[in-house]
Amino acid sequence: MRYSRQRELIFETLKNFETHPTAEQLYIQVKQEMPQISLGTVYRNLNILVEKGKIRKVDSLESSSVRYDARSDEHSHLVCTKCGTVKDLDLSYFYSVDKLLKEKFDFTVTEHNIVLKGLCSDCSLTEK
Amino acid sequence: MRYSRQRELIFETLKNFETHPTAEQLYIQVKQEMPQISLGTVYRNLNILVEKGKIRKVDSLESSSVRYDARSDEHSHLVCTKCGTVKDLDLSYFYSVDKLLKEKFDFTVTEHNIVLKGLCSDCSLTEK
DNA sequence: ATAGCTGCAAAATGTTTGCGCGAAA
DNA sequence: TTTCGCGCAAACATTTTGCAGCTAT
Repeated sequence: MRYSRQRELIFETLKNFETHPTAEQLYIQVKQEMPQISLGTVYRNLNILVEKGKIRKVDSLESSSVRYDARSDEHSHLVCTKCGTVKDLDLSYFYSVDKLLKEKFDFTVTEHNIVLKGLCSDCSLTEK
Repeated sequence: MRYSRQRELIFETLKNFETHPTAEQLYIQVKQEMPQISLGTVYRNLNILVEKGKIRKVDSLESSSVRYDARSDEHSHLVCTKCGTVKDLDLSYFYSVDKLLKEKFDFTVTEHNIVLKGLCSDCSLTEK
């Protein structure tokens, strides 16, 4: 990867954000410093930075589309990165964390969006 | 809300999915039973079902766009539903859960995508 | 010199919406 | 009969990509 003024500016600008901006928001900000920059360049560089592990996308299932679930009660998901299987996981596993957050930060959790990825038991067998 | 054959079929079809399909995947499946149905109807009804709490969207930050984060190490987020503040949360809080999943299901967690929503300490003061 | 990166614009993808017709209450 | 939901197509929003020229190495 070669140096580019645009990429550096995008990275620095993102670092200075308090929130987690969208590509568009970042573009608007970056444009103040470098008016001729294009939105395509912002997207291209964000993708490169994610690939190189310098930044991350904030979302759970890396999917361009929204996915739906007929289970209407709150629950979380276990995704196997090898076979792709998605298993439901009861929220009760996280209640101890909720309690800790209440005690420590006085933060009252009302909603969980949790996706844990890793290797399921079947796949860890065939791994070796 | 009035009854509709389309909505019922969409809901039933979603329930029969093992995975968490996209609107498009659902559309393809539903079309087998009801060839004249339109993709717009599928989207419309999924939105209605989410509103009514019959189904859920599987994702963390409800945003049409991807959001980026310059912190490249893994961490999770606490979002206050009242003031909108997003705080970073260290992953160490979840290690006990990881351990439990290993013991119970032999699932090895390698990646966490966690967003907890609720009320932050500042907002719970002004709540009363 | 030569990859790689840029700006631009077009295309691709995912989702929503206005309209006029048909179906549920 | 009066709404509400439908199918269709167009609009919209987000993201990717082909191209021709520029830039870091």
